Amino acid sequence: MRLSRHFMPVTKETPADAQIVSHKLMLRAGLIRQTAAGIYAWLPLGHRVLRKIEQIVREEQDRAGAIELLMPTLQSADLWRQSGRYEDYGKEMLRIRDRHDRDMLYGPTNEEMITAIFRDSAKSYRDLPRILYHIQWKFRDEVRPRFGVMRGREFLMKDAYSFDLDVAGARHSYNRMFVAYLRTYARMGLRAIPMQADTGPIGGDLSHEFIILAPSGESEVFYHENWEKPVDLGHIDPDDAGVLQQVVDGLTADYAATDEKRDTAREAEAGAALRQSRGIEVGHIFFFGTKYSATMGLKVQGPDGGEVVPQMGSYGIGVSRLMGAIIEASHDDAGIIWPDAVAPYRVGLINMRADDAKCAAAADDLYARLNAAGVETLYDDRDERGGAKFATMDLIGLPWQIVIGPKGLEKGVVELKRRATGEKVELSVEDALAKVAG
RNA sequence: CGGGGAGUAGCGCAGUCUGGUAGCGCAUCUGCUUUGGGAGCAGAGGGUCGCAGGUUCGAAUCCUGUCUCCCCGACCA
Repeated sequence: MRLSRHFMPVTKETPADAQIVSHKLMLRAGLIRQTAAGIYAWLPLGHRVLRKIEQIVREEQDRAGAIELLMPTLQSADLWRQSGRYEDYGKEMLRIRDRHDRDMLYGPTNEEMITAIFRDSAKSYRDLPRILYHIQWKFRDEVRPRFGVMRGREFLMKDAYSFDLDVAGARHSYNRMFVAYLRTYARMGLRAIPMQADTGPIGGDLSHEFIILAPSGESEVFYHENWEKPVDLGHIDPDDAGVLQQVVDGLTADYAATDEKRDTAREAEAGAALRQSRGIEVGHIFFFGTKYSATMGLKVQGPDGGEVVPQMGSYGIGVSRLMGAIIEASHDDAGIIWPDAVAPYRVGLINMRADDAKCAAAADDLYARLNAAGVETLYDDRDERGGAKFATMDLIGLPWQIVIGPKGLEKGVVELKRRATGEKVELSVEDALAKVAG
């Protein structure tokens, strides 16, 4: 994409409303624009990142054996009356009335709807187990939205729901998601730590929050230093319940808990290896048994002919929130530093002198070759000074920058800069091309 | 939802106390000079001062109402 034809409103100054660094940078880099309290439009650059995050989530869900569908944002209140949550949910639920005076709501989550959909079709134990998921906009009418997309009212979320014949099966489904989540975050360049979370009335150990460490995080977290090492999951067959359980047991052997769930005994055990930090929740998985299947009338016929009420779990990832979390975890004074996998473009190509025919020709040529090689490139072909272009590129945080200018061209080289390290090297066009394509 | 603050040009702000017909920086446009880390000079465009009433000869400024946004706390993916 040529910057001269793009829509990428970046600003030098920080809008007054933003408090935390990710929010400031998202506004300055032209990723989002606020349209109402806690509601944001995704500008072209932000939209590209959102789609990349979403796609990674999707691929890892699919790998884990989950099946994608898409449920609507608007739901009928009757559905929620069946589970009893219409009355319980409180003011966070945005209630709407349609022209026929029917009570509707903008879904804050989808347990009721998925249970009803599954209920109407699943009749046999052969229909189990299943994990269904969708990636859809949700709305929670937060009393006080803040921190940009980290705590907006409208947000994009992946939510998955598992249906199993028994608790052992549900644990397998839970473990599938547990591992899928770690893979998902790792692919985005994040180290997420699963922490024991509140399980509510069901009890047990089947609930984890996935936390990434960031100084601006909303909660205080405690963990064993082993979590600071990268987790290598290798190749795991998600269908192998035994292996999966071993992996999960191995991982959770190292202590990690949020402020609310601290365990003094285990912390003493960790001793000097105990670490403290702040964290951002980017996912939450939990098992809730028959809470919805029972109230919504979901039952299937078991192998012995008897009725079985399926065991369920639900698994959320805050897709839009992740963008803010990634920036919190990866930025410097100059701007965003996108991990390669979610960067809006892989390469930022800078023509230092748009008014110089040689420079323009060389830059145009390299741009064409990058495109031909399938390298997503943002080409700054504007007639601006070099300094302004450098600042813009650093701000929007593309992983690689290639600079073409008159000085380099005389020597037959271009400059390649790695955004994350700031490392700059001069090399031939061929070598630069090979390096960023690899 | 309690407490506090703010709405004036695209962005950041001054002007409001003490009414007299709107200003600064950045951004934008034009020209010239510049050009390897957010250039300089000269000129220009752009605002029914959130909205609605009221007071007054006259309201960004005073009064009333209303909407919106932000911050602290409680609450949450």
